[in-house]
Amino acid sequence: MRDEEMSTALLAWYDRHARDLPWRVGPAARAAGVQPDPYAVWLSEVMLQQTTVAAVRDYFHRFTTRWPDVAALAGAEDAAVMGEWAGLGYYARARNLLKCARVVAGEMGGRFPDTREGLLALPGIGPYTAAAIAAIAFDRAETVVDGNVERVMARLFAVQTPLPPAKPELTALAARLTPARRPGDYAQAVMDLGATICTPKSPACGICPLRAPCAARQQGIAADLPRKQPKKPKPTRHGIAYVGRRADGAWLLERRPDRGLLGGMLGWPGTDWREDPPAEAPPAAVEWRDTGAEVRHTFTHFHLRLSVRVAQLPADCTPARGAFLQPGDFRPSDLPTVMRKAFDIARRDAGMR
DNA sequence: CACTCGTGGCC
DNA sequence: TGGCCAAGAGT
Repeated sequence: MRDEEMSTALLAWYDRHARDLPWRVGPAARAAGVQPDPYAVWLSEVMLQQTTVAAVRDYFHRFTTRWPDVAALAGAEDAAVMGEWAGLGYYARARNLLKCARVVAGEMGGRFPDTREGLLALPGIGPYTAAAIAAIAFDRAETVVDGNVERVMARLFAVQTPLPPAKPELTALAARLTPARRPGDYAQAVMDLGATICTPKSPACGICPLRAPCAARQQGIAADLPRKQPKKPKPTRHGIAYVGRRADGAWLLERRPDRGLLGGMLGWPGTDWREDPPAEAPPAAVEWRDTGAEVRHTFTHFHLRLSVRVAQLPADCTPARGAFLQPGDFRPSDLPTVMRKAFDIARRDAGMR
């Protein structure tokens, strides 16, 4: 089967099976002349970086409700955006999202660049996202290569080279298939195929529109591709978090520095997280109670066991670290998940009720 | 190029 | 339970 026949088969499949997603202009509407909103495409693509559709849905709805366009987002407070992003992970995305919105609103008249090169120059927009926005929002014939596309190409052409070294090879194969017509629909079609049919485990080859030409299926090795280089084991780190509440109900919190883990997010004062046992580092000179419970949380490259200490703080407390926030000034949902877990432990503790 | 950077679901 | 995995980018 020729390349063009494969992309045509994929588009035909997409016409019948495209998922209905909140940020998507489906094939029928697009054929009728409906143009996607570049703001919605950009926002969804950034949220979808290394993140599942299921996890993104509610966040996308809350963001677009609160900030309907790029100018509104550009005018938002940093803390508001970080709080709304809390729980979605990879917080550099939120910091770069805001940077990007301010560049687009401030220097580009509120209009996103309509080329891959122009988009690539913006914060938080890399090779994948630049191509995706150019293709989906502006219908440019750019080749979109994400994890789905890598998997589909590796199987379709039975590429045995492991990732990440196989990346250039898979990108070249994906470029071969990218059609000049309907590149926006095509980009979403390949990714939908990877997300729903050509899945990582137990792919549904029986109902795949590309089952005939798929080399991996012919060889019976579809589920084994793409090959991947072995990963390093995750070490376990330890730390202590201090959840303090003042007599008037205010919580002792601190804003983490913009760089590094959980950068820019709200959190409980505490120790560094290292593989060695932590030494106590209380943020206020009072008696802290050990809840006896610890948060178990796994980050991308290490496991964390976080002991939780609690204390009732006096009205005249002057903490060495952090600042007091009234309950009305922060929502538990403003916390990244690991910090919300610590909060949940503290709230269940007898000494805090 | 290798490493950092979250989280939830799944088996 | 623990490793794997998801529409990657920045350094």
